[in-house]
Amino acid sequence: MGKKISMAVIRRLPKYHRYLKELLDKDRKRISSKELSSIIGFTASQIRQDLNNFGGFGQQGYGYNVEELYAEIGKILGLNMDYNTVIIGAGNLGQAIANYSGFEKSGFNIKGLFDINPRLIGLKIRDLEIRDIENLEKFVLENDIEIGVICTPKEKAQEIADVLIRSNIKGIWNFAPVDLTIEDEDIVIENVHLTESLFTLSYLLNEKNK
Amino acid sequence: MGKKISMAVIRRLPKYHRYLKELLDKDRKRISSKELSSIIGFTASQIRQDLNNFGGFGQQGYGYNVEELYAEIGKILGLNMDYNTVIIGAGNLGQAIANYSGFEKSGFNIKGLFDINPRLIGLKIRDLEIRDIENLEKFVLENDIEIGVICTPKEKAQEIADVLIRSNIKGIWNFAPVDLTIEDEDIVIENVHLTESLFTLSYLLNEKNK
DNA sequence: TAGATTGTTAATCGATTAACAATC
DNA sequence: TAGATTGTTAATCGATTAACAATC
Repeated sequence: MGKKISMAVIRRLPKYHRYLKELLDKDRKRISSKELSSIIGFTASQIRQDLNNFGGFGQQGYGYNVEELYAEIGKILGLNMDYNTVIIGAGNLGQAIANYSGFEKSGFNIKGLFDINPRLIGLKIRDLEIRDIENLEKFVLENDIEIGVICTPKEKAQEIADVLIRSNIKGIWNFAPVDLTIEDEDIVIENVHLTESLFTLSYLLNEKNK
Repeated sequence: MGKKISMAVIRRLPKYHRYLKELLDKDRKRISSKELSSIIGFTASQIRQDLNNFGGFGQQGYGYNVEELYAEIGKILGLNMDYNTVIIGAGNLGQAIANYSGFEKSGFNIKGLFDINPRLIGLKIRDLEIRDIENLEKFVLENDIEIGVICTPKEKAQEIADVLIRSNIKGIWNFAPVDLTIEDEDIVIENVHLTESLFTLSYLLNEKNK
Protein backbone atom coordinates (compact mmCIF):
# COMPACT_ATOMS: atom_id res chain seq x y z
CA MET A 1 0.00 0.00 0.00
CA GLY A 2 1.21 3.49 -0.83
CA LYS A 3 1.47 6.32 1.59
CA LYS A 4 -1.53 7.22 3.67
CA ILE A 5 -3.77 9.86 2.14
CA SER A 6 -4.93 12.43 4.66
CA MET A 7 -8.63 13.03 5.28
CA ALA A 8 -8.12 16.65 4.24
CA VAL A 9 -7.18 15.46 0.76
CA ILE A 10 -9.92 12.83 0.61
CA ARG A 11 -12.61 15.37 1.45
CA ARG A 12 -11.49 17.59 -1.40
CA LEU A 13 -11.82 14.82 -3.98
CA PRO A 14 -15.62 14.99 -4.33
CA LYS A 15 -15.31 18.72 -4.95
CA TYR A 16 -12.80 18.17 -7.76
CA HIS A 17 -15.18 15.58 -9.13
CA ARG A 18 -18.11 17.99 -9.09
CA TYR A 19 -16.26 20.87 -10.72
CA LEU A 20 -14.73 18.64 -13.36
CA LYS A 21 -18.23 17.40 -14.21
CA GLU A 22 -19.29 21.00 -14.75
CA LEU A 23 -16.30 21.63 -17.01
CA LEU A 24 -17.04 18.44 -18.90
CA ASP A 25 -20.65 19.50 -19.39
CA LYS A 26 -19.32 22.74 -20.86
CA ASP A 27 -17.18 20.70 -23.25
CA ARG A 28 -13.91 21.88 -21.78
CA LYS A 29 -11.14 19.65 -23.03
CA ARG A 30 -8.32 20.69 -20.75
CA ILE A 31 -7.60 22.75 -17.68
CA SER A 32 -4.51 23.91 -15.84
CA SER A 33 -4.14 23.80 -12.09
CA LYS A 34 -4.02 27.58 -12.23
CA GLU A 35 -7.40 27.98 -13.89
CA LEU A 36 -8.97 25.22 -11.80
CA SER A 37 -7.68 27.09 -8.78
CA SER A 38 -9.55 30.22 -9.82
CA ILE A 39 -12.77 28.22 -10.18
CA ILE A 40 -12.61 25.89 -7.21
CA GLY A 41 -10.83 28.12 -4.74
CA PHE A 42 -7.93 25.88 -3.72
CA THR A 43 -4.40 27.01 -4.58
CA ALA A 44 -2.90 25.66 -7.78
CA SER A 45 -0.12 24.19 -5.70
CA GLN A 46 -2.57 22.33 -3.52
CA ILE A 47 -4.41 20.98 -6.53
CA ARG A 48 -1.21 19.59 -8.01
CA GLN A 49 -0.19 18.13 -4.65
CA ASP A 50 -3.60 16.55 -4.15
CA LEU A 51 -3.74 14.95 -7.56
CA ASN A 52 -0.19 13.69 -7.36
CA ASN A 53 -1.11 11.59 -4.38
CA PHE A 54 -2.89 9.35 -6.86
CA GLY A 55 -0.82 9.65 -10.00
CA GLY A 56 0.60 11.98 -12.59
CA PHE A 57 -2.60 12.82 -14.42
CA GLY A 58 -1.32 16.01 -15.99
CA GLN A 59 1.12 16.91 -18.68
CA GLN A 60 3.72 19.65 -18.53
CA GLY A 61 2.86 22.64 -20.65
CA TYR A 62 -0.66 21.36 -21.21
CA GLY A 63 -2.45 20.84 -17.94
CA TYR A 64 -5.03 18.15 -17.27
CA ASN A 65 -7.41 16.48 -19.67
CA VAL A 66 -10.82 17.19 -18.16
CA GLU A 67 -12.52 13.99 -19.25
CA GLU A 68 -9.64 11.80 -18.16
CA LEU A 69 -9.18 13.52 -14.81
CA TYR A 70 -12.91 13.34 -14.11
CA ALA A 71 -12.88 9.60 -14.82
CA GLU A 72 -9.77 9.04 -12.72
CA ILE A 73 -11.16 10.85 -9.70
CA GLY A 74 -14.41 8.94 -10.14
CA LYS A 75 -12.43 5.71 -9.97
CA ILE A 76 -10.48 6.87 -6.94
CA LEU A 77 -13.79 7.62 -5.23
CA GLY A 78 -15.12 4.20 -6.19
CA LEU A 79 -17.84 5.66 -8.38
CA ASN A 80 -17.17 3.16 -11.14
CA MET A 81 -18.90 0.54 -9.02
CA ASP A 82 -22.40 -0.09 -7.71
CA TYR A 83 -23.29 -0.34 -4.06
CA ASN A 84 -26.31 -2.12 -2.65
CA THR A 85 -27.76 0.17 -0.05
CA VAL A 86 -30.48 0.13 2.59
CA ILE A 87 -32.03 3.02 4.43
CA ILE A 88 -33.17 2.53 8.00
CA GLY A 89 -35.76 5.02 9.18
CA ALA A 90 -38.38 5.98 6.61
CA GLY A 91 -39.30 9.35 8.07
CA ASN A 92 -38.87 12.53 6.09
CA LEU A 93 -35.11 12.29 6.02
CA GLY A 94 -35.03 8.65 4.99
CA GLN A 95 -37.61 9.38 2.30
CA ALA A 96 -35.67 12.40 1.11
CA ILE A 97 -32.62 10.24 0.59
CA ALA A 98 -34.67 7.46 -1.02
CA ASN A 99 -36.16 9.99 -3.42
CA TYR A 100 -32.97 11.72 -4.41
CA SER A 101 -32.14 10.34 -7.83
CA GLY A 102 -28.58 11.63 -7.75
CA PHE A 103 -27.45 8.87 -5.43
CA GLU A 104 -28.83 6.13 -7.66
CA LYS A 105 -27.16 7.76 -10.65
CA SER A 106 -23.84 7.56 -8.84
CA GLY A 107 -24.27 3.84 -8.28
CA PHE A 108 -25.77 3.79 -4.80
CA ASN A 109 -28.72 1.52 -5.44
CA ILE A 110 -31.34 1.60 -2.74
CA LYS A 111 -32.52 -1.97 -2.30
CA GLY A 112 -34.49 -1.60 0.90
CA LEU A 113 -36.17 0.92 3.16
CA PHE A 114 -36.96 -0.04 6.74
CA ASP A 115 -38.98 1.36 9.59
CA ILE A 116 -40.29 0.33 12.97
CA ASN A 117 -43.60 2.19 12.63
CA PRO A 118 -46.44 -0.17 11.63
CA ARG A 119 -48.24 2.71 9.96
CA LEU A 120 -45.37 3.17 7.54
CA ILE A 121 -44.61 -0.48 6.88
CA GLY A 122 -46.07 -1.52 3.55
CA LEU A 123 -46.20 1.96 2.08
CA LYS A 124 -44.28 2.60 -1.11
CA ILE A 125 -41.69 5.29 -1.80
CA ARG A 126 -41.03 5.33 -5.52
CA ASP A 127 -41.30 1.63 -6.20
CA LEU A 128 -39.74 0.74 -2.88
CA GLU A 129 -41.84 -0.80 -0.16
CA ILE A 130 -41.16 0.18 3.43
CA ARG A 131 -40.27 -3.01 5.30
CA ASP A 132 -40.42 -4.02 8.91
CA ILE A 133 -37.16 -3.36 10.68
CA GLU A 134 -37.44 -6.89 12.11
CA ASN A 135 -36.38 -8.18 8.72
CA LEU A 136 -33.35 -5.93 8.38
CA GLU A 137 -30.66 -8.40 9.41
CA LYS A 138 -31.88 -11.16 7.11
CA PHE A 139 -32.36 -8.73 4.21
CA VAL A 140 -28.88 -7.28 4.46
CA LEU A 141 -27.29 -10.72 4.60
CA GLU A 142 -29.29 -12.11 1.70
CA ASN A 143 -29.00 -9.15 -0.63
CA ASP A 144 -25.29 -8.35 -0.42
CA ILE A 145 -25.97 -4.96 1.07
CA GLU A 146 -22.80 -2.95 1.49
CA ILE A 147 -24.02 0.39 2.78
CA GLY A 148 -26.56 1.15 5.51
CA VAL A 149 -27.97 4.64 5.87
CA ILE A 150 -29.16 5.35 9.42
CA CYS A 151 -32.00 7.88 9.51
CA THR A 152 -33.53 6.84 12.83
CA PRO A 153 -33.85 8.92 15.98
CA LYS A 154 -30.66 8.94 18.01
CA GLU A 155 -32.02 6.47 20.60
CA LYS A 156 -32.24 3.70 18.01
CA ALA A 157 -29.10 4.42 16.03
CA GLN A 158 -26.58 2.29 17.92
CA GLU A 159 -28.97 -0.65 18.02
CA ILE A 160 -29.43 -0.47 14.25
CA ALA A 161 -25.70 -0.12 13.76
CA ASP A 162 -25.22 -3.31 15.76
CA VAL A 163 -27.68 -5.17 13.55
CA LEU A 164 -25.95 -3.90 10.42
CA ILE A 165 -22.56 -4.95 11.75
CA ARG A 166 -23.84 -8.42 12.56
CA SER A 167 -25.02 -8.74 8.97
CA ASN A 168 -21.63 -7.81 7.54
CA ILE A 169 -22.28 -4.30 6.36
CA LYS A 170 -19.22 -2.54 4.93
CA GLY A 171 -20.09 1.08 5.52
CA ILE A 172 -22.56 3.19 7.49
CA TRP A 173 -23.79 6.63 6.52
CA ASN A 174 -25.07 7.95 9.81
CA PHE A 175 -27.53 10.85 10.08
CA ALA A 176 -28.40 10.31 13.74
CA PRO A 177 -26.85 12.83 16.12
CA VAL A 178 -24.67 10.32 17.94
CA ASP A 179 -21.21 8.88 17.51
CA LEU A 180 -21.61 5.20 16.82
CA THR A 181 -19.38 2.66 18.52
CA ILE A 182 -17.99 0.16 16.06
CA GLU A 183 -15.45 -2.44 17.13
CA ASP A 184 -14.65 -3.78 13.68
CA GLU A 185 -11.87 -1.67 12.17
CA ASP A 186 -12.87 -2.61 8.64
CA ILE A 187 -16.29 -1.01 8.80
CA VAL A 188 -16.25 2.63 7.78
CA ILE A 189 -18.56 5.30 9.10
CA GLU A 190 -19.38 8.65 7.65
CA ASN A 191 -21.41 10.96 9.85
CA VAL A 192 -23.72 13.73 8.74
CA HIS A 193 -24.28 15.65 11.92
CA LEU A 194 -26.83 18.26 10.91
CA THR A 195 -27.12 19.80 14.34
CA GLU A 196 -23.37 20.34 14.50
CA SER A 197 -23.50 21.99 11.11
CA LEU A 198 -26.34 24.29 12.20
CA PHE A 199 -24.57 25.18 15.45
CA THR A 200 -21.45 26.06 13.48
CA LEU A 201 -23.54 28.43 11.38
CA SER A 202 -24.94 29.89 14.58
CA TYR A 203 -21.43 30.46 15.93
CA LEU A 204 -20.31 32.19 12.75
CA LEU A 205 -23.44 34.33 12.73
CA ASN A 206 -22.59 35.71 16.13
CA GLU A 207 -18.87 35.98 15.52
CA LYS A 208 -19.61 38.39 12.68
CA ASN A 209 -21.46 40.74 14.99
CA LYS A 210 -18.52 41.30 17.31
CA MET B 1 -11.44 41.49 18.95
CA GLY B 2 -9.41 38.61 20.35
CA LYS B 3 -7.33 36.23 18.32
CA LYS B 4 -8.95 34.40 15.45
CA ILE B 5 -10.42 31.03 16.33
CA SER B 6 -9.66 28.38 13.75
CA MET B 7 -12.46 26.50 11.99
CA ALA B 8 -11.02 23.27 13.37
CA VAL B 9 -11.76 24.49 16.89
CA ILE B 10 -15.17 25.90 15.97
CA ARG B 11 -16.30 22.61 14.47
CA ARG B 12 -15.41 20.80 17.67
CA LEU B 13 -17.57 23.07 19.81
CA PRO B 14 -20.93 21.48 18.93
CA LYS B 15 -19.47 18.11 19.85
CA TYR B 16 -18.42 19.37 23.27
CA HIS B 17 -21.89 20.78 23.64
CA ARG B 18 -23.51 17.48 22.81
CA TYR B 19 -21.37 15.38 25.14
CA LEU B 20 -21.73 17.86 27.98
CA LYS B 21 -25.50 17.65 27.56
CA GLU B 22 -25.27 13.89 27.96
CA LEU B 23 -23.18 14.27 31.10
CA LEU B 24 -25.61 16.84 32.44
CA ASP B 25 -28.53 14.48 31.80
CA LYS B 26 -26.65 11.89 33.83
CA ASP B 27 -26.31 14.41 36.65
CA ARG B 28 -22.57 14.61 36.39
CA LYS B 29 -21.37 17.63 38.33
CA ARG B 30 -17.79 17.85 37.16
CA ILE B 31 -15.41 16.39 34.63
CA SER B 32 -11.69 16.59 33.97
CA SER B 33 -10.19 17.07 30.55
CA LYS B 34 -8.74 13.60 30.96
CA GLU B 35 -12.08 11.87 31.45
CA LEU B 36 -13.77 13.99 28.81
CA SER B 37 -10.97 12.92 26.49
CA SER B 38 -11.78 9.27 27.06
CA ILE B 39 -15.45 9.90 26.23
CA ILE B 40 -15.21 12.31 23.33
CA GLY B 41 -12.02 11.06 21.73
CA PHE B 42 -10.01 14.27 21.55
CA THR B 43 -6.80 14.47 23.58
CA ALA B 44 -7.02 16.08 27.01
CA SER B 45 -4.47 18.59 25.85
CA GLN B 46 -6.58 19.55 22.88
CA ILE B 47 -9.67 19.94 25.02
CA ARG B 48 -7.87 22.32 27.36
CA GLN B 49 -6.43 24.25 24.43
CA ASP B 50 -9.83 24.48 22.74
CA LEU B 51 -11.65 25.69 25.82
CA ASN B 52 -8.97 28.19 26.71
CA ASN B 53 -9.58 29.98 23.47
CA PHE B 54 -12.76 31.26 25.09
CA GLY B 55 -11.87 31.54 28.75
CA GLY B 56 -10.61 29.73 31.81
CA PHE B 57 -13.68 27.66 32.53
CA GLY B 58 -11.88 25.08 34.64
CA GLN B 59 -10.30 24.97 38.03
CA GLN B 60 -6.98 23.40 38.90
CA GLY B 61 -7.30 20.17 40.83
CA TYR B 62 -11.02 20.03 40.12
CA GLY B 63 -11.72 20.05 36.41
CA TYR B 64 -14.73 21.64 34.77
CA ASN B 65 -18.20 22.15 36.16
CA VAL B 66 -20.42 20.33 33.69
CA GLU B 67 -23.43 22.60 33.95
CA GLU B 68 -21.38 25.76 33.71
CA LEU B 69 -19.26 24.54 30.81
CA TYR B 70 -22.35 23.39 28.93
CA ALA B 71 -23.94 26.80 29.38
CA GLU B 72 -20.76 28.61 28.36
CA ILE B 73 -20.33 26.62 25.17
CA GLY B 74 -24.00 27.16 24.42
CA LYS B 75 -23.43 30.89 24.69
CA ILE B 76 -20.31 30.72 22.53
CA LEU B 77 -22.36 28.92 19.89
CA GLY B 78 -25.10 31.54 20.16
CA LEU B 79 -27.63 29.03 21.42
CA ASN B 80 -28.87 31.41 24.09
CA MET B 81 -30.67 33.33 21.37
CA ASP B 82 -33.52 32.70 18.96
CA TYR B 83 -33.20 32.83 15.20
CA ASN B 84 -36.03 33.44 12.80
CA THR B 85 -35.60 30.96 10.02
CA VAL B 86 -37.14 30.16 6.65
CA ILE B 87 -36.82 27.02 4.58
CA ILE B 88 -36.85 27.29 0.81
CA GLY B 89 -37.79 24.11 -0.96
CA ALA B 90 -40.55 22.07 0.67
CA GLY B 91 -39.63 18.71 -0.77
CA ASN B 92 -38.70 15.79 1.44
CA LEU B 93 -35.54 17.40 2.72
CA GLY B 94 -37.18 20.74 3.47
CA GLN B 95 -40.00 18.93 5.22
CA ALA B 96 -37.57 16.77 7.16
CA ILE B 97 -35.90 19.89 8.50
CA ALA B 98 -39.24 21.59 9.18
CA ASN B 99 -40.37 18.54 11.12
CA TYR B 100 -37.26 18.06 13.19
CA SER B 101 -38.16 19.43 16.60
CA GLY B 102 -34.55 19.55 17.76
CA PHE B 103 -33.83 22.67 15.74
CA GLU B 104 -36.79 24.55 17.23
CA LYS B 105 -35.70 23.47 20.70
CA SER B 106 -32.30 25.01 20.06
CA GLY B 107 -33.87 28.33 19.14
CA PHE B 108 -34.06 28.04 15.37
CA ASN B 109 -37.69 29.01 14.86
CA ILE B 110 -39.06 28.14 11.49
CA LYS B 111 -41.27 31.02 10.46
CA GLY B 112 -41.83 30.17 6.82
CA LEU B 113 -41.62 27.35 4.33
CA PHE B 114 -41.51 28.18 0.61
CA ASP B 115 -41.82 26.30 -2.64
CA ILE B 116 -42.27 27.00 -6.31
CA ASN B 117 -44.54 24.02 -6.93
CA PRO B 118 -48.24 25.08 -7.07
CA ARG B 119 -49.27 21.65 -5.88
CA LEU B 120 -47.37 22.13 -2.64
CA ILE B 121 -48.27 25.76 -2.01
CA GLY B 122 -51.02 25.98 0.59
CA LEU B 123 -50.30 22.59 2.18
CA LYS B 124 -49.42 22.52 5.84
CA ILE B 125 -46.39 20.93 7.50
CA ARG B 126 -46.99 20.90 11.23
CA ASP B 127 -48.83 24.18 11.53
CA LEU B 128 -46.74 25.80 8.86
CA GLU B 129 -48.26 26.64 5.52
CA ILE B 130 -46.14 26.20 2.40
CA ARG B 131 -45.98 29.60 0.73
CA ASP B 132 -45.31 30.72 -2.79
CA ILE B 133 -41.65 31.43 -3.36
CA GLU B 134 -42.74 34.68 -5.04
CA ASN B 135 -43.40 36.07 -1.58
CA LEU B 136 -40.03 35.09 -0.14
CA GLU B 137 -38.28 38.43 -0.40
CA LYS B 138 -41.10 40.38 1.19
CA PHE B 139 -41.57 37.78 3.94
CA VAL B 140 -37.89 37.75 4.92
CA LEU B 141 -37.76 41.52 5.09
CA GLU B 142 -40.96 41.89 7.09
CA ASN B 143 -40.36 39.09 9.58
CA ASP B 144 -36.76 39.75 10.63
CA ILE B 145 -35.61 36.45 9.21
CA GLU B 146 -31.96 35.80 9.97
CA ILE B 147 -31.37 32.33 8.57
CA GLY B 148 -32.40 30.87 5.22
CA VAL B 149 -32.22 27.13 4.63
CA ILE B 150 -31.85 26.26 0.97
CA CYS B 151 -33.35 22.87 0.11
CA THR B 152 -33.99 23.48 -3.57
CA PRO B 153 -32.49 21.64 -6.54
CA LYS B 154 -29.04 22.92 -7.41
CA GLU B 155 -30.28 24.86 -10.45
CA LYS B 156 -32.36 27.19 -8.26
CA ALA B 157 -30.00 27.57 -5.32
CA GLN B 158 -27.99 30.58 -6.44
CA GLU B 159 -31.13 32.43 -7.49
CA ILE B 160 -32.69 31.84 -4.07
CA ALA B 161 -29.46 32.89 -2.37
CA ASP B 162 -29.57 36.15 -4.32
CA VAL B 163 -33.13 36.81 -3.15
CA LEU B 164 -32.16 36.08 0.46
CA ILE B 165 -29.17 38.38 0.22
CA ARG B 166 -31.31 41.19 -1.17
CA SER B 167 -33.63 40.81 1.80
CA ASN B 168 -30.79 41.11 4.32
CA ILE B 169 -30.43 37.54 5.44
CA LYS B 170 -27.56 36.96 7.91
CA GLY B 171 -26.80 33.32 7.28
CA ILE B 172 -27.53 30.58 4.77
CA TRP B 173 -27.64 26.87 5.51
CA ASN B 174 -27.20 25.39 2.07
CA PHE B 175 -28.16 21.82 1.23
CA ALA B 176 -27.94 22.23 -2.54
CA PRO B 177 -24.89 20.62 -4.13
CA VAL B 178 -23.33 23.86 -5.31
CA ASP B 179 -20.99 26.44 -3.87
CA LEU B 180 -22.93 29.67 -3.61
CA THR B 181 -21.38 32.95 -4.65
CA ILE B 182 -21.91 35.63 -2.03
CA GLU B 183 -20.32 39.04 -2.39
CA ASP B 184 -21.23 40.36 1.05
CA GLU B 185 -18.51 39.34 3.50
CA ASP B 186 -20.87 39.62 6.45
CA ILE B 187 -23.21 36.87 5.29
CA VAL B 188 -22.15 33.46 6.50
CA ILE B 189 -22.74 30.21 4.68
CA GLU B 190 -22.68 26.71 6.00
CA ASN B 191 -22.87 23.97 3.43
CA VAL B 192 -24.21 20.46 3.89
CA HIS B 193 -22.96 18.69 0.83
CA LEU B 194 -24.53 15.27 1.13
CA THR B 195 -23.11 13.95 -2.11
CA GLU B 196 -19.60 14.85 -1.01
CA SER B 197 -20.20 13.04 2.25
CA LEU B 198 -21.46 9.93 0.46
CA PHE B 199 -18.54 9.97 -1.97
CA THR B 200 -16.14 10.20 0.95
CA LEU B 201 -17.75 7.09 2.40
CA SER B 202 -17.39 5.42 -0.98
CA TYR B 203 -13.69 6.28 -1.09
CA LEU B 204 -13.10 4.89 2.39
CA LEU B 205 -15.04 1.73 1.53
CA ASN B 206 -12.67 0.99 -1.30
CA GLU B 207 -9.53 2.07 0.48
CA LYS B 208 -10.21 -0.62 3.08
CA ASN B 209 -10.22 -3.33 0.43
CA LYS B 210 -6.73 -2.62 -0.82
C1' DT C 1 -0.89 19.51 53.18
C1' DA C 2 -0.66 16.33 49.11
C1' DG C 3 -2.85 15.17 44.96
C1' DA C 4 -5.14 16.48 41.03
C1' DT C 5 -5.72 19.10 37.22
C1' DT C 6 -5.79 23.35 34.92
C1' DG C 7 -3.77 27.08 31.86
C1' DT C 8 -0.09 27.95 29.02
C1' DT C 9 4.41 27.61 26.85
C1' DA C 10 7.35 24.81 24.08
C1' DA C 11 8.02 20.95 20.92
C1' DT C 12 6.31 18.22 17.39
C1' DC C 13 3.75 16.98 13.70
C1' DG C 14 1.23 17.54 9.52
C1' DA C 15 -0.72 20.30 5.91
C1' DT C 16 -0.28 24.11 2.81
C1' DT C 17 2.30 27.09 -0.05
C1' DA C 18 6.32 28.45 -2.69
C1' DA C 19 9.84 27.51 -5.80
C1' DC C 20 11.82 25.52 -9.65
C1' DA C 21 13.87 21.85 -12.55
C1' DA C 22 11.88 18.77 -15.83
C1' DT C 23 9.50 18.37 -19.94
C1' DC C 24 5.58 18.59 -23.01
C1' DT D 1 12.27 26.41 -30.25
C1' DA D 2 9.94 29.20 -26.53
C1' DG D 3 6.25 29.21 -23.41
C1' DA D 4 3.46 26.87 -20.36
C1' DT D 5 2.67 24.01 -16.79
C1' DT D 6 3.45 19.91 -14.38
C1' DG D 7 5.58 16.98 -10.60
C1' DT D 8 8.18 17.36 -6.68
C1' DT D 9 11.29 19.18 -3.19
C1' DA D 10 11.91 22.66 0.24
C1' DA D 11 10.03 26.30 3.18
C1' DT D 12 6.40 27.97 5.77
C1' DC D 13 2.52 27.94 8.33
C1' DG D 14 -0.82 26.22 11.49
C1' DA D 15 -2.67 22.69 14.44
C1' DT D 16 -1.89 19.15 17.77
C1' DT D 17 0.54 17.15 21.50
C1' DA D 18 3.67 17.21 25.39
C1' DA D 19 5.37 19.18 29.40
C1' DC D 20 5.12 21.53 33.56
C1' DA D 21 4.63 25.48 36.73
C1' DA D 22 0.70 27.41 38.97
C1' DT D 23 -2.87 26.63 42.03
C1' DC D 24 -7.19 24.80 43.67
